Amino acid sequence: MSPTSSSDVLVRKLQTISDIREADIGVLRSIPIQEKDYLANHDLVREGDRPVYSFVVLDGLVGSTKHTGEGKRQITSFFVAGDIPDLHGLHLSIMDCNFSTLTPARIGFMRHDTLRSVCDQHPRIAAAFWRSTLIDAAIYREWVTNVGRREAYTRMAHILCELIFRLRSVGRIQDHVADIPITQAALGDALGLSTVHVNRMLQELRRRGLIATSGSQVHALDWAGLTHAGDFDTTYLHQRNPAD
Amino acid sequence: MSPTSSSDVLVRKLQTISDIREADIGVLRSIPIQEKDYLANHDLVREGDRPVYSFVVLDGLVGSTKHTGEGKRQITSFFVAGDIPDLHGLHLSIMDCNFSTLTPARIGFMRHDTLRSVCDQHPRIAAAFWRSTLIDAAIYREWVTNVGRREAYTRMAHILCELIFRLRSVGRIQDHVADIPITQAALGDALGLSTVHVNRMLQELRRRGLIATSGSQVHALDWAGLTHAGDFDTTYLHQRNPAD
DNA sequence: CGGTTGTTTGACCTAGTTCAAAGCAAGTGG
DNA sequence: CCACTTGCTTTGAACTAGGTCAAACAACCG
Repeated sequence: MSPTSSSDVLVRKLQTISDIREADIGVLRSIPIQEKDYLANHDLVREGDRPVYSFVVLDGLVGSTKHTGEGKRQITSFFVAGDIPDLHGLHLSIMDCNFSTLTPARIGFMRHDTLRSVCDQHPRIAAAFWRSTLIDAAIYREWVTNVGRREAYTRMAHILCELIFRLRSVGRIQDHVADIPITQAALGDALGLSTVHVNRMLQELRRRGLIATSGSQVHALDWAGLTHAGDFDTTYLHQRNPAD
Repeated sequence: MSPTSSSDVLVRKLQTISDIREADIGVLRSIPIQEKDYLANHDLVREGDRPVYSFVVLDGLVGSTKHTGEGKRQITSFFVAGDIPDLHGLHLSIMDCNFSTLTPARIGFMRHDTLRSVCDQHPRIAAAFWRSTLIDAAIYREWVTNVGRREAYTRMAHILCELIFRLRSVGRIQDHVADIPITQAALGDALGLSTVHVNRMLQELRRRGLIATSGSQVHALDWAGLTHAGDFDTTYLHQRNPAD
């Protein structure tokens, strides 16, 4: 709610991925962040836009999405609290994808010119931001692999592992119970699967005792089993202190 | 062959994507580049490595690849002359993917510490390098979409468009005839398809008069038709001067 | 209570896989 | 200059993972 709390989210995230110092934290806190709330399925940025803001996810789930000529949607990555999905807009003026809320979300906007001058004057922060975009790229690579070469069941397990792991690493969930109010249709768009098949794969994961769901709660009952089923290895997320 | 020529490749590429100046070019030329030749299917860097060099592709085709637990391979992106596939290694110490030659290739190695000090002292070059990694990320996004939501025929056409377009934009091909000595198995690994189906989709493209092949030569007979068939839009490649 | 959005089910279908064998081109050594 | 590998492409036939369609069900909400 207060300007401080949105900076906290940003700082906390950057600390999980890079080695920033006290002085840098002060600078980060001085970046003005304009907060706004959105419903699910709201386009924050569209393909072809030339935005002058980048945004940090403060709460909720955001996806980068693309649409094919036949009107099908692909979600190419998820973004959770602390992530700056369109940081690349700082150096790529024209957007090549959309960013949409997948759940109700709170977003914090930061002006490009502010971010640029912070980067110019604070090389360690610039490096942290660069690193953040590189981790995004690593996630895209993993998603190409997930969608291209894993079968539906494994693919589903993998994406759940990633979501749960990332939410936990920014302190958004305790244990292995996550609140992920995302529709099965959106999961399908992320996995390159039909809604019907997403539903069946979720049932299979429940049947095998790997997860339990109630409403939007997803409970990883057997984390080891789930990571195994999902062929999930955390290397590509490049956490500084891999939690577990 | 001479040290100058490998710098040329690098400089030329950076000029196609960013606005670097005369002074920067001099600096870039001063970066020592150690050249080496490889056969096809050679792993230049492996998952888990902590390399102290990044490399620029001087000739040939390189792919970033990942392997699933079931031993299937996914190529997550191609890299052509001028590209620096593992530039992200500068800020992500541990590799989350392999880089392998897909054709015979000439590679130029540059020390990380050299690159880091160049970045520290020349912010415009740092920005150009950052931008280069952001374009890589944009390509990964497109590939997620290609593999996740396009059918095999469209997918095949799309990847050919990307390859031909990128090769042309760095001056590697004239008109629409490209030399791409890549196997159909590798194409399958890039598209998430079986070799058999790759073969059939290529036949279909030939049958419809969009391409002709002889040996490793791919001739785009009908560029407009091919881009249409491949649902190909160049935005995601973020060229400074979109050629056509 | 009716409307809306999301999940679940069942039946049928097809795009793409798998397997196995047959061509084909290029290089090697005798 | 010819037999022999070796690696890649092409073909055919059978199969299956996952898609499509359509309807039922459940939950939420004003």
